Amino acid sequence: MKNYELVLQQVEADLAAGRLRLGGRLPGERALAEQLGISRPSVREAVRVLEALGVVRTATGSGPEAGAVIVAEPSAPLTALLRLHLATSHLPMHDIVQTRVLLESWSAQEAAGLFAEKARHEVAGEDLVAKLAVAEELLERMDGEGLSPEEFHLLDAEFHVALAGLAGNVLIAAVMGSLRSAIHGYVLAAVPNLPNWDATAIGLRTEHRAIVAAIRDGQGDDAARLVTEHIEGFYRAARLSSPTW
Amino acid sequence: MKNYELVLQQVEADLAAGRLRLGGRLPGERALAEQLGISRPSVREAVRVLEALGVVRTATGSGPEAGAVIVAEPSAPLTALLRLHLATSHLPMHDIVQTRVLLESWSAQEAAGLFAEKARHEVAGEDLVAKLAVAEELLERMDGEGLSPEEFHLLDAEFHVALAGLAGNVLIAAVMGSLRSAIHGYVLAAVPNLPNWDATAIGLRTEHRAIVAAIRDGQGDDAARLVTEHIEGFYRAARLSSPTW
DNA sequence: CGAGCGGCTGTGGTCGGACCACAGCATAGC
DNA sequence: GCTATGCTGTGGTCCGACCACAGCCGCTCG
Repeated sequence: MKNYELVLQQVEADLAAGRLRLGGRLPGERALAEQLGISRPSVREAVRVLEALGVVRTATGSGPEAGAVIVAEPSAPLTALLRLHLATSHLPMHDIVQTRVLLESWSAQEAAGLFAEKARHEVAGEDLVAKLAVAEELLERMDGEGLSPEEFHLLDAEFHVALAGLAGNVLIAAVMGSLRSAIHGYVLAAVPNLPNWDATAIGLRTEHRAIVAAIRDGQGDDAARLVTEHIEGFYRAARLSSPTW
Repeated sequence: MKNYELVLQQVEADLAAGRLRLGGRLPGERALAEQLGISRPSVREAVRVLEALGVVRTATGSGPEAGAVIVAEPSAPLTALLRLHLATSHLPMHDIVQTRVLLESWSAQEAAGLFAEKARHEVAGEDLVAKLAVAEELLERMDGEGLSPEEFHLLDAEFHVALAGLAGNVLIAAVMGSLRSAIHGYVLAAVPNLPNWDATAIGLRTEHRAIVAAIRDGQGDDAARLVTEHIEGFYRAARLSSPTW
């Protein structure tokens, strides 16, 4: 048993037992070291791991914001995980695209179902409408003139993540967000492969609007199909089917 | 920019550029520290992070197995990630079950499609058959008498992960494996909720065999439906719809 | 009396050096 | 030729020190 693992065990146990909770703070590194009978470097290695897993956020200085604060940020570590394993070339780009299609088409279908239910039962669904409004606002911004491919793609990524959030599954939304972030650099690098960026952007905008319309109208099958074609079409056009360039 | 992040960047860049590859080794901690102009403790923190993310495996001693060896083990860190964030109650059990249903039903459908294609085109597919054989062997072992719920469930988890692997998407298979590992403890704790464990086990065995048969026969829709019912049925029976006990 | 400013304190961030345990390997001795 | 022993390089751990940072408190000056 390596020493730093003692800290991980301790923190996990404290979390599970409720002795540590969101917003709380870990004891100082020096105090933790003395409590567990290990050295400060060992404690620091453990804190780094917790930080890498999105469990704590560290900051220097003093006050309530300083120190190792307990947070719950699964997306960032998921992104790092995917990026690194993508870099090892043991995570084929094809698998990532396939996963995106699966998660996003499911989300679209689910979201459309929620809208259909809302229409049938006259249920509230303000939350749903608000989320869709956020997505549509992103579409507006994507209509702006003079957007660079990078700016456009950042908005596009946000839009897709917002769509995934419509279904209300935080795990799937987190995975989607991480997938987008992890491949962002790769997608940008593939933009020059496109025969005509402006034409591509116009097509993407049109497809986005069709997807939103299908979801709002509760047409789940249409929404899922449109999302699938949208994603696969782009990756095919950008010849982004492989992580080897 | 913290110093240890220099190491992460360097390693990621080396991985992407092919200067580091699977099975290769990182330079020694002392060498790495000198190369980047930082101290060994900083390097060590970075190596810990890489280890926590499943990118390297460290070992003492000398020889080709010693040092920081590049590996690609995304499942272990994913499991840790999910476990920790489950503990913070920011990951509802319902979302996890929903995700399982999505990933597993997709995998089953995809795998059935592969079998159907294999039957049509007389293509090789030894790999596919071998994987299915592994899954079936797990079913045999699950037939054993006197299995404790824990032993049964471990085999069950392996079986489901094997099914997810049939579709050949390493990302989805990894996520599935991590989901199973992360909730293993929760599922076991819910076994007492079942009215009759022996009867449940018999039902699960029957359903498993039906799923395998549907996949082998290339009946994708049936396979997906059976998987969905199988998973949802169990969670409903175990009243495992919420992370609060 | 009040407001502003400057140390004080506690936090993480970094460093250099030291020693240990371990595993392989080369070499000396049998 | 074979065995055993020490050498070497690896990560694992520790110590003590110093730095940068941010909030807090008290002092000083207007």
